[in-house]
Amino acid sequence: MDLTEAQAIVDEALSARKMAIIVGECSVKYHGRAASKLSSGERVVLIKGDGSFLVHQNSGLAAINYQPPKGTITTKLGEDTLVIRATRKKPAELLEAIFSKVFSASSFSLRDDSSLRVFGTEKNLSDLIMQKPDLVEEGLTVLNQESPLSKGKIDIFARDKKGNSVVIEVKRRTAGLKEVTQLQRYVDEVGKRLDTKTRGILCAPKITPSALHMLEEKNLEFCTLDYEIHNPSAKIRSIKKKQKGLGDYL
Amino acid sequence: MDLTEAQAIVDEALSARKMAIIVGECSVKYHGRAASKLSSGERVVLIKGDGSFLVHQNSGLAAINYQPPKGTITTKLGEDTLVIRATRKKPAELLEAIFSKVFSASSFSLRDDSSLRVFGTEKNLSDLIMQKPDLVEEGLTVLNQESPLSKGKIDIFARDKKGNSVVIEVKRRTAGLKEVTQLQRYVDEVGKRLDTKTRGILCAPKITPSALHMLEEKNLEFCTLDYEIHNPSAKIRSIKKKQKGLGDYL
DNA sequence: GCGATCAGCGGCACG
DNA sequence: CGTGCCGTTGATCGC
Repeated sequence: MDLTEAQAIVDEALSARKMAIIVGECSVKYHGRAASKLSSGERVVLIKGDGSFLVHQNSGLAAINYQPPKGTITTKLGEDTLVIRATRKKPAELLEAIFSKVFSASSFSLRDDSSLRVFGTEKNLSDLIMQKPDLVEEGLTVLNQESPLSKGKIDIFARDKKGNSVVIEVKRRTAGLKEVTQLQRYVDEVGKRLDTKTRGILCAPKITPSALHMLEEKNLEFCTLDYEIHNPSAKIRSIKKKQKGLGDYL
Repeated sequence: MDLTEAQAIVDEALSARKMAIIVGECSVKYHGRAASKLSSGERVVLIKGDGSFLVHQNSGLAAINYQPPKGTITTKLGEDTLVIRATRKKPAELLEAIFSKVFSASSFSLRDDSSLRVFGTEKNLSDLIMQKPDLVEEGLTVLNQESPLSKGKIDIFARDKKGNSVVIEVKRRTAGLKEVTQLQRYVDEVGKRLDTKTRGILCAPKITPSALHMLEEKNLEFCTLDYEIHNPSAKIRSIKKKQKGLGDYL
């Protein structure tokens, strides 16, 4: 396809805020928060109505180069090239796709009012625990969900049978080291404000060995959260307290 | 475009591992690590040679639904629909795009041997500090880069003039709470193995107020890392030690 | 394969 | 705006 023709199609799409799809051979330069160079190859470029700019190769899930929405996009015809440039300020960034060949350029006005509904998120699981805190521990009284801390927020804040404060951090997938330190931070801050004894419970489907080790060192607790996702919601199958050194008896 | 015709184009692309681009009205269902529903709307679907599957709306940088590479993709013609299904096991996931209309379906064999070269990464900055450790502190001797710890690795491990061990963690952007706890973890582990005094220095362009507070509480140190990216590499302009409570005198 | 970490992370919510 | 944090995070590298 002629580069001039391709430019006309892209320009029209830009002014009408339509989705533009350009397939061709291009190189890509980026300069902003970092800098990158991608030498010539055949790719697909998507330009969306909000200014989102994506360069896709024929492999890999993620776009190889991109520019977030709300910037400015311009086209420029060179000697033997069509240059499409996407810029934004704050942060100052420039993305440039230099096309030497365009196989196809097209645009589409896409009507789409729908937004995604997701189930099985952390918040979703947290809600379910809120409804049945006994699953975590018998006699637990929930005081608050998403309690704002000076920095960050506690998923679930509760009180146990003995009157101790309990901080529960819920994770939808395997917990690692940073999840333990995150919980520790919350426990520290709560312990500083109220000076009652404060327990911390990490609630996740799994925990890595080293994270479990660190957790026990800090006298925090772990609960295995067994859940399933059966449309259109998540459901907790069980929450079991991790017995310290259970494996030693097997 | 006729759905049968669209299916033929997609099938041919799949068997030849070409990039397929389908534009049309579809709804999308996902079930796997989580679950989601996206009701009908007009979108662009990309299917790549490696099986990557992407559903894009006309706004937003990220794909609204997707399936990572290496799965299986099949098409099925229904009464008035074309269903494209992408599945994978481990984790078990199913993504289904149900097309009621297809405006355009096309495929492209894309030749592309290039991979992205990026500058201004953390590793890049770490390398530069390795070459001139004096920028961080006069008299610093680098012992090791990317020292493997039992879990994780230290960006730069050094010794100061007085013979203390120094753990340096480099960040390419504003450091927050989790970067402080990360450094603390490394310092703790080093301190446990060698029982010399161990200092920890966080080196980043900025640090958030609460992170700075926590850092000082833990007797760790912060250095402002001022760098610029001038193709094709990064360059450090300066590294300045954060004076404790400097702001108090202003 | 799991585990830990980086990423131009993106996106959202809240102050 | 910055700050914190979740995400179907993805991608990479080491064990």
